[in-house]
Formats: sequence, structure tokens, C-alpha cells
Amino acid sequence: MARELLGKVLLYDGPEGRRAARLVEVEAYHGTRDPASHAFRGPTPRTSVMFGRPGHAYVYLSHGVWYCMNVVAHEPGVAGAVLLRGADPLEGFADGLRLSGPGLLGRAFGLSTADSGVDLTRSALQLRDAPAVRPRLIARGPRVGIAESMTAAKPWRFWVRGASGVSR
DNA sequence: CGAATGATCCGA
DNA sequence: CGGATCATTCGA
Repeated sequence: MARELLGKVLLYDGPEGRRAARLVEVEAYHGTRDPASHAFRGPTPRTSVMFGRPGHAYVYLSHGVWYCMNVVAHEPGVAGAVLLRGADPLEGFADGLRLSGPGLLGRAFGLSTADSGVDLTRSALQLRDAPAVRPRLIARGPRVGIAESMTAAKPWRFWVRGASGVSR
């Protein structure tokens, strides 16, 4: 479940330094059954990662400017991924920097398509477990930036109530 | 509301 | 190949 990523820590520990942030907003994309997913039309060179093993990163370039990161997560044999939309800074970021939005988050971590496909348990870029967020603190709603017909009946965006890293 | 900005993918 | 299409952000 996408909501289980909330509270986990995204960590970059490599040549550029060490940066960490706590995930507070995510969105689920269900692959070939979900018209809003990049995986909807089957695997391509860009999206094949989403048909591979869970726990890897899928990074794509949005609007020619922003690198957005997903965590591959799905049942065996079915594509799927969770878009990381917002986080609260923990370590390594300039004071006052906001990570509220998938593009801003990607830029803050210095991501690029070179990061697409990396194993998040073995790379400089990692996802660390953290205590689960209390269910009462989790809100859900329609996904952002896609046709309303694809999100109205699928409220697959989850965020931590009141967190400053939530987008919009 | 619209521009910025470029990889990706489909159709011809 | 050409062009439409973006899982976005910011500023007028």
C-alpha cells in the first residue's frame, strides 16, 4: 500500500553529501490497469523499471524540467509505482527549503534519469524504514495533475495531515 | 492563466 | 521523422 511509505525516510548518502527527508505525501499508480500510469500502455524503455522488482526507483523527466521519483511497488507480475510528492526536510538541506511537490523533491535530492532503476536498498539513494504514521493522521484524496475522470473514483493520494511538506 | 523546456512515444 | 503530450512550477 502506498500509504505505508508515509513516514519513511528518503536518504541520499553519497559524493554530494548526505540528505534526508521524511515522506509526507505519496500517490499510487496501478500500472496497466490505470490509465493515469506511465505503465498503462505496456513496458517501454522508459517504463520497464515499473515492470521489474519492487523496491527500485522509477525516475522520469516532467515537462522537460523536473525529475520526479517513484518507488516501484506492486504484486508479482503486475506493474505499479508510488510517486513521492512531498517530504519534510530532516538533514542536509538549506534552511527553509521546501520539498512540497514531486519536482521540488527531485531537484532537492539532485535526481536525474540516471537514478531510474537503482535498487533503493543498495544505492547511495535509499529508503529507510521509520515508525508508521498513526492512521488518524493520514488523509486521502484525488490524485493531482491528471484528468478528473481518472482520479475521482480513485482517491489514491495520501498525505500526513498538517505536514509542511505537503504540496499545493 | 500561460510559458518554460525536452524526453518520450505513436502514428504515418 | 514530426508533433502532441505531459504524474510541474512559478510568476503576471
